Amino acid sequence: MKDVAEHARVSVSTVSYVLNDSGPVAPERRNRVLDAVRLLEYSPNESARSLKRRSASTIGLVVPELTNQFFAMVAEGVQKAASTRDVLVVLCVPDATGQPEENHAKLLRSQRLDGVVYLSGTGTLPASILELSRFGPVVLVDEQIPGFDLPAVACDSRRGAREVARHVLDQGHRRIAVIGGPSALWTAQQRLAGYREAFAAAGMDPDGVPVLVGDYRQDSGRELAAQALAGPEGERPTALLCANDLMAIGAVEYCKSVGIRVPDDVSIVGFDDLPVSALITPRLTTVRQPAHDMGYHAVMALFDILENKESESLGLQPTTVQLRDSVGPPPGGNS
Amino acid sequence: MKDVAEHARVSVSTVSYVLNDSGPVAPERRNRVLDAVRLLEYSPNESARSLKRRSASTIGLVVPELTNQFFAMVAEGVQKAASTRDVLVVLCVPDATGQPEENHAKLLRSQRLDGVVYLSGTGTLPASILELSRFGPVVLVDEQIPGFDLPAVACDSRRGAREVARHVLDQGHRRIAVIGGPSALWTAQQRLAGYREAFAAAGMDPDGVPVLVGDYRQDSGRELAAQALAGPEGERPTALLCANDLMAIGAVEYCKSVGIRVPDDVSIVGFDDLPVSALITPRLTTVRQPAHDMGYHAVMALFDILENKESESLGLQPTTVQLRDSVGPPPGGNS
DNA sequence: TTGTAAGCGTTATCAT
DNA sequence: ATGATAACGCTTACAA
Repeated sequence: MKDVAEHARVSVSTVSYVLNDSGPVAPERRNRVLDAVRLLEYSPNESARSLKRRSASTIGLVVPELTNQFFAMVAEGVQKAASTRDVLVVLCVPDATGQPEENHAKLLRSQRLDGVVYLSGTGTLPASILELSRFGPVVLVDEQIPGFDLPAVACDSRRGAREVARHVLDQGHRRIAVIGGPSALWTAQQRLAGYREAFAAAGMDPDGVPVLVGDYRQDSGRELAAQALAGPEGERPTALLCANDLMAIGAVEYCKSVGIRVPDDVSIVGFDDLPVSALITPRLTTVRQPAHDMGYHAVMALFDILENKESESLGLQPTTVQLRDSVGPPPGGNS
Repeated sequence: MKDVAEHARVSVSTVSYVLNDSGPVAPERRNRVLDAVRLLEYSPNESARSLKRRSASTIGLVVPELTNQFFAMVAEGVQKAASTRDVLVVLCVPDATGQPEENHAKLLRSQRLDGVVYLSGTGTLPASILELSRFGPVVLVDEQIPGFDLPAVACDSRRGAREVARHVLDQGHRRIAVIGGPSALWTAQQRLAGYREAFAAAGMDPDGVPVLVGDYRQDSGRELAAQALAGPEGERPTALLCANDLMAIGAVEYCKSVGIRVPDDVSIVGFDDLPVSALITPRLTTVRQPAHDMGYHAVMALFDILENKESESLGLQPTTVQLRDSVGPPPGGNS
C-alpha cells in the first residue's frame, strides 16, 4: 500500500480513501491511485483489514456431513448468499468422534468468524450451540431448538407432512405406520404432528397409528420397515409414512429385498425430496423442502443480525408435495 | 492479551511465549499465564496473528457444485485433512455465470488463503487456474491439466476403465459403444484410453468402437444413449461404457423410458461409484474412485508445498471395479 | 529467563 | 481535499 502511495505520489491515507470510498479525493488523484493499483497488482491485505475493522468478512457453516445431498443443497445456498457480499464461508464438519464444536466456538471467539449458520441434521445437543452463541451470532437452519428461541430459518414441515399424509389417506389407506425421526428433533416432532393432524381430519384416532422412531438414516428405515411390516399380510400397514427420504429409501430397499411390491402391496412416502428420490424405482412420493433457499435466507438473516437490524429472512419457508409413483391405493381396494 | 499479561503479572511477550511454545518460560509463571487465559476466556485474535505471520491458516476449496456427491466426498476429505492442522477450509463455488475465479485469485493475493485445492469437474479452462497459481500454491484434485504440470492428486482412471471394459468384454459383448466425457478433460481421455486398451487386448479394433462425447451430466447420458441405441435391435450395441455414473444413470433412465431392459437387452457401466449408483435399479456396475482420499491427500500435498518440501501425497490413487447388476451377457448369448 | 519495543498493513482521527 | 500519525493485537529481535 505504501508502494501504491509512492507510485501515485499521494499519501497512504489517500489510497485508503480511494479504495474504500471513505473520504473525498480529487478525481485526478483518484485515477493516479487506481492506475498504480493496477500496475502493481496491489490487493489489500485482508488480515490487516480485519484486524482494524474487527470483522473477518467470514462466516462459518456447520453441517454434519456433506454427502447428504440435502445438506449439500443448503450449503450451496449459504455459499451463494455469502458471495453476494464477498463474505467467505468456512466449512465446519464436526468430527463424529471427539469434542465437536467447542472448536467452532473458539473460531468465533478468535474473530476468525463473524457468525455461524448451524445445521444440525442429526440433532447435536443444544449445549454446543448455546456455547457457540455466547461468542457470536448463530442462525439455525432446518432444525430449530424448541426451548431456546435462537434465530432460525426452517420450513413448514408440519404443513408438508399433513399434506402428504392427506394424499395417502385420500388413496384410501387406513392401516398406516409412521417411521419418524429422532423424537428430540424439532423437524421430527413437526412432521409427526402434521401426520396426526391429517389422521384426525380423516376421522381416525391419531393415537391408533403406530409410530416407530428412527434416526433419519437409511439403515434405520430398512430396519423399521421390517418391523412395521412384520405382521401377517392382511393386518400389516398398507402405507408407511417416513419422516425423511433416506429412511423411505431404506424402507423401499427392505420391501424389494423381501418381495413386497411398492406401491402395489405397500405405499411409501418420504420427506425432503433429495435428488436421488426421483431416481429410484419406484420414484418416491415426498415433500420438497426449499433447501437452497433455507441456506440463502439463513445467511441473509445472519447479515441482518450482524448489522443489528430486524431480519425478515427468519421464519418458515413453504414446502410442496411431490406426487410420484410410490403411492397407490391399498391392496384390497379402498376399505 | 494485555489483560492476560496483567492478571498473570508478566509481560505480553511471556504470554506469547507460553501460547506458542516459542520461548523459555519458568514453570510457575507459565501456569500463572495459563490460569489467566482460562479465567479471562482469552483467545488470541487470529487476524492479528495472520498479519504478523503472513499466513492465514486457511485454504480454499474450489468445486463446481456440492450437490454432486462425488465432489461432496472430496470436500469431506479436504475438510478432514485440513482439520488435522487446525486449518480452515473456505468453500468457493465459482459462479456459473460471470467472472469465475479471478475472484479466488484475489483471495490468494490478499492473503486470506494460503493455498487452494482445485477441483475442476466440469473442465474449467486452464487459464483461470494458471491465473490462480500465480499468487499461491494450487493443487489440482481429480482432474489434471496435461500441458502444465501443476501438482495434482488424481486416481488411476485408465486402469479402472480398462478393468470395467474387460469385465464387459469377458461377458461376451463385442458390439459396444462408449459414452465419453468432454474430450478436453484429462479424466475423459484417460478413461477412453483405458477402454481402448481393453478392446485391443480382446483382439478388437479400438477404432471400430463408436465414441459419443458427453459432458458428464445426466442429461447428456440420456440423450447419447438414445443416439447410441437408435439402430435396429440386431445391430445396436449390447453394452454402453459410460465415462461417469451420472451419464450412466441417464442412460439407464433412457432405456427404462423406452422399454429397453438393463442388463437383459443392454449392459451399462459407469464410473465414480456415487452412493446413488447402488440405489438405482439395476444397481450400477461401476468403478470406485477414492474420492475422500483424493481430497485428503490433496490437502496434505498442499501443506507439504507450503512448507517447501517434496510431497509424497501427489500422484495416482488406486481405483476398484464394483461389480453389480447392470451388466450381463449380451442378448444373443456370447457371439 | 524476562521485558521493551519495533513492526506487520490497514483504517480513522485530526490537523492542515 | 490531503497527509501525519496513532491505534488494532500479535510476534520476535534484542537488551537486560
